[in-house]
Amino acid sequence: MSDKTSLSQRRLRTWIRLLRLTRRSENHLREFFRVHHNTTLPRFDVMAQLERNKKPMKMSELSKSLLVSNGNATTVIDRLEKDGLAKRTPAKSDRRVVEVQLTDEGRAQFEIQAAAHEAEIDKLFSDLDHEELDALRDMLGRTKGDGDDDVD
Amino acid sequence: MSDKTSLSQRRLRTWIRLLRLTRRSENHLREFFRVHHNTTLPRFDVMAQLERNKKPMKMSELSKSLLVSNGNATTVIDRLEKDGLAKRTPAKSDRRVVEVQLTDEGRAQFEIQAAAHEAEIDKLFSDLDHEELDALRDMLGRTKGDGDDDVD
DNA sequence: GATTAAAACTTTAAACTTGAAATAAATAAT
DNA sequence: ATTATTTATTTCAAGTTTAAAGTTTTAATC
Repeated sequence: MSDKTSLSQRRLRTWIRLLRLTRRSENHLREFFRVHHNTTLPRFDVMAQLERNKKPMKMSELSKSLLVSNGNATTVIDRLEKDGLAKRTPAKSDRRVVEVQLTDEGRAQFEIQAAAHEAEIDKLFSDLDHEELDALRDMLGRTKGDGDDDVD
Repeated sequence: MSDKTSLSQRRLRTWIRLLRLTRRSENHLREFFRVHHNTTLPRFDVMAQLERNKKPMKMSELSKSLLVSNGNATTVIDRLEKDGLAKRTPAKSDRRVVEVQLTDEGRAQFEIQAAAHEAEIDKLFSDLDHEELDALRDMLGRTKGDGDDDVD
């Protein structure tokens, strides 16, 4: 790229590359989950969030942590519940609140899927070493789009 | 992060941060387009691709370049066409092929939206300088998810 | 030239997603 | 105590997205 290329143009190109990388990777993961594990990306994301959290989550916590609308969380949980992978429990302290967690079957399924998922992500970044990964994460962390909630 | 943290774990965390950044940014852009320009992200993406390409595109070129299914391209173009922003033309050489391009009105609308979009992206990366942006782009380019088609 | 295979696009069903409206319950203000 | 406001969730309509099936046209093979 030319040295005279403006800062603004560099930013736009960086954004486009970022977007293309995530789309391509998500497409790959979607196909992988569909073929080998008979599930979808949104279902895996929800299950991962529930499992990562250890304790049952409120619906609102779930949707907020996944950056999706509350209505979206409802429908995905609806389907997981119908399949016996997640279960809702009315909260004792506040009758508006619904708490969600994986069932034993859900946990069992997730363990398998998570291991497979990790292997796929390993492939994705196989050409970057420790330092490069840290540098990349640091760089991503210094953008405005990267808020401070739930940083891992 | 601990020095003993495994490579695999670093990769997973990098992926999660990448995903969160793009989701957050897309959510922001979606809201921005909705409020200030009465349009959506998919519509903007399609229009940007058509305009960036200069010449009319085949439906298949469009869906491939945007990394979406062919059926998806059909419905988005359907709506843009209904609103008079894009138009389809049957190709002369091959009667299976449909070529798409923006209308004058579509181009005019896009100019405005593209400028606004660039300003938003500028904000997103405002804390990174030339060298850092190049380093970030380079790093992203060295992942398996970043294929070689249509690299900008 | 007829048949078969491949390609381009559209249609369809199901899942996903959002934003807004509706419901229900808790909290605050009077 | 009553009323108003806020909060948590679900429901709904419209749009997005995919994968698969269907249509039309072209190319290949015989």
